[in-house]
Amino acid sequence: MADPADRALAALGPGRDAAARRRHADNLAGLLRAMAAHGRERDDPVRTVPALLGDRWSSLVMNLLAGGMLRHGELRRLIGAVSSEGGISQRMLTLKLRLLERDGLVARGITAETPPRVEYALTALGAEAHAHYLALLRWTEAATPAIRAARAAFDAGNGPGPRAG
Amino acid sequence: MADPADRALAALGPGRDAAARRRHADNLAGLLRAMAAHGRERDDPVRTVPALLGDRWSSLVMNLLAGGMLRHGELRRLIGAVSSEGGISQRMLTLKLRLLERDGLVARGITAETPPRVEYALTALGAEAHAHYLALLRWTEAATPAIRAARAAFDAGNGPGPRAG
DNA sequence: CTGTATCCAAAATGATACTG
DNA sequence: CAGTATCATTTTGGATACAG
Repeated sequence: MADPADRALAALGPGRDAAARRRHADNLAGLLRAMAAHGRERDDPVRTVPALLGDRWSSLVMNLLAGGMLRHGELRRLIGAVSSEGGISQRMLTLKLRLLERDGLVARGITAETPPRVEYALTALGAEAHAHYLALLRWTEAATPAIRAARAAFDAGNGPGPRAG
Repeated sequence: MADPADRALAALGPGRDAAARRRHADNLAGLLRAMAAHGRERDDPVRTVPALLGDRWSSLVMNLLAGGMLRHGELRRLIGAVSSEGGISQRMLTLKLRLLERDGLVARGITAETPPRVEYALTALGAEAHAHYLALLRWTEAATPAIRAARAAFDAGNGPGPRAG
């Protein structure tokens, strides 16, 4: 009764049958083990990496770098040309590139030419992360009709207010 | 020369060789085709679904619902017990549940008992989305040592300021 | 060209009080 | 118990000016 999963399980209402409680107990145990294994801090990779896929620019940056190394200005212009929702600000691009670089997903290098050029490229780790993004994207593309249908149904029948099921 | 990929390609600097330009052209063509196929709007599924995995609560909610249906209050208490970074506010939980419900990833139902109980459960679509989250999570867990090492290296050697490569 | 600093706007989240 | 409304706070993103 002293272990965390049991304590968490106390959050369940009394209306649960034994099978449901067991299912939730297993699920909670897994969650708590995962939380204990890697940190719960805000900047832990298990939080920041999924966040990359959700933020406005990181996945697009990785997408463009998947085509080969690019300079800061090239990235900025390409994003402006592709995103069609207003380009990225110089500040944000620098910020996102730093974050990606810090996590080892993007590499920054200066060529030996004159004048020197600052180039960004995906690392092997970054390519793997990007592959996961592409997998999710493909699923989402396939699921989009179903999602749109769900939205239409929700917006039609279930307005605001306390709905009666 | 009038097609969008060619126009976007103009963002590339003059220093690119033919092979690099071809690679980027292919990459850009794919991106632009995808952008044209589904919308670029902020609430398009291809944007909101990846955002779900990145926001602070949605994936956790799906994770808990993966253990079986749960009530609003149960979810709230379980999140408080598991998240250990402060629980979710009632408002945010309602908001996130509505969003998930609207996209057809979570189903809301009222049981026929007395008193009636409002229950939330993962839909088949939601279970698929959650599976993608788990896949990404597993990869991130495996990659965490590499990411931590990259962060340590970055924080050590490359301070702020114009770094000399 | 790359990058930083500063200030500002918008969005996400939380706290609290309230309704049915 | 489920849900809404309102307000404060935090986070994220953008505009602009500036430095090397």
